Amino acid sequence: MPELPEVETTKRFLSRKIVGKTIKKIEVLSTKQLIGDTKLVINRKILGIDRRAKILIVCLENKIFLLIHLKLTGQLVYSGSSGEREVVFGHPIPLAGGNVLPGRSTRIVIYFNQGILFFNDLRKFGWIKIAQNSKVKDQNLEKLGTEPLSKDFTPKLLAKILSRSRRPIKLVLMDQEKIAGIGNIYANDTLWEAGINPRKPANQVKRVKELCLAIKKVLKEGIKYGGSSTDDEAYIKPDGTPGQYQYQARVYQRDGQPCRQCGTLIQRTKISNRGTFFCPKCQK
DNA sequence: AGTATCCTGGAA
DNA sequence: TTCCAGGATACT
Repeated sequence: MPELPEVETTKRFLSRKIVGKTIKKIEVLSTKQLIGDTKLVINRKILGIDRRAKILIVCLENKIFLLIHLKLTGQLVYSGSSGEREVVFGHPIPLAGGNVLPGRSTRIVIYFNQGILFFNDLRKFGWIKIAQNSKVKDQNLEKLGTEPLSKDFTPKLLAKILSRSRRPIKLVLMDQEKIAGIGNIYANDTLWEAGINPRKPANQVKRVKELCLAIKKVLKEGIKYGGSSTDDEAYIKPDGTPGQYQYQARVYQRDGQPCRQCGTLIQRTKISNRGTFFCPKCQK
């Protein structure tokens, strides 16, 4: 999905709804997006949900895990109003946000003893992997970098990471093997918050302490506002309603609008083919 | 370090 | 008809 704040929002919502419930059935409508043996999870109870970077980790009984990555357009939407049903496609469920499920981009449906979880993904890049005895789990998580909201993520560590690369700072912030969970939205906004130009070579960045604080501040704000929903086919919260961070965005998708600090028009460019937004006056 | 690629659909 | 999109990886 979406990025750390969106996955964290999803994790918190789903934790309240599905922990303690038992998976009764999984319907796979897009075969290549479900990796592993679905039989492993049937009749297993959910013990808890974790997040690592942008990956959601559903922990089941017997050391079975469901790893979920929503990539660009994944959504997890929960409906508690219905129990197990044989044919959900004959019985659309209305949601708070005005959507109806299952929809045209519904790819996987997970039925609990009470409630249904829909995995929607327009572009089909996302996946759900079933891991046993931590094997697949470790494989997917071992290369990830430091969690930016952990206490391990200090200005000192960030300085070390930045000193090792001459790539544009924005790309280093988005490198999951260095810092885990920042994507395009929050990389753009973090750099505005710290007053750093996204093209600045990482090893030339001087305001490291400010950048470290900006990363934590912007990500926490993303979580506080329930993530960013800029397009209704992309991220929405598990209750079907949109997040609110997009209204707080510093620069992301604000090209042509005035900088919140100096009024200069926000510019748009490309770095490594990704849309990049910045204030030419505030970010040097 | 840069580019192509997995997909789909809406906008320009 | 072409371009664009929140991600990540496998290639030159």
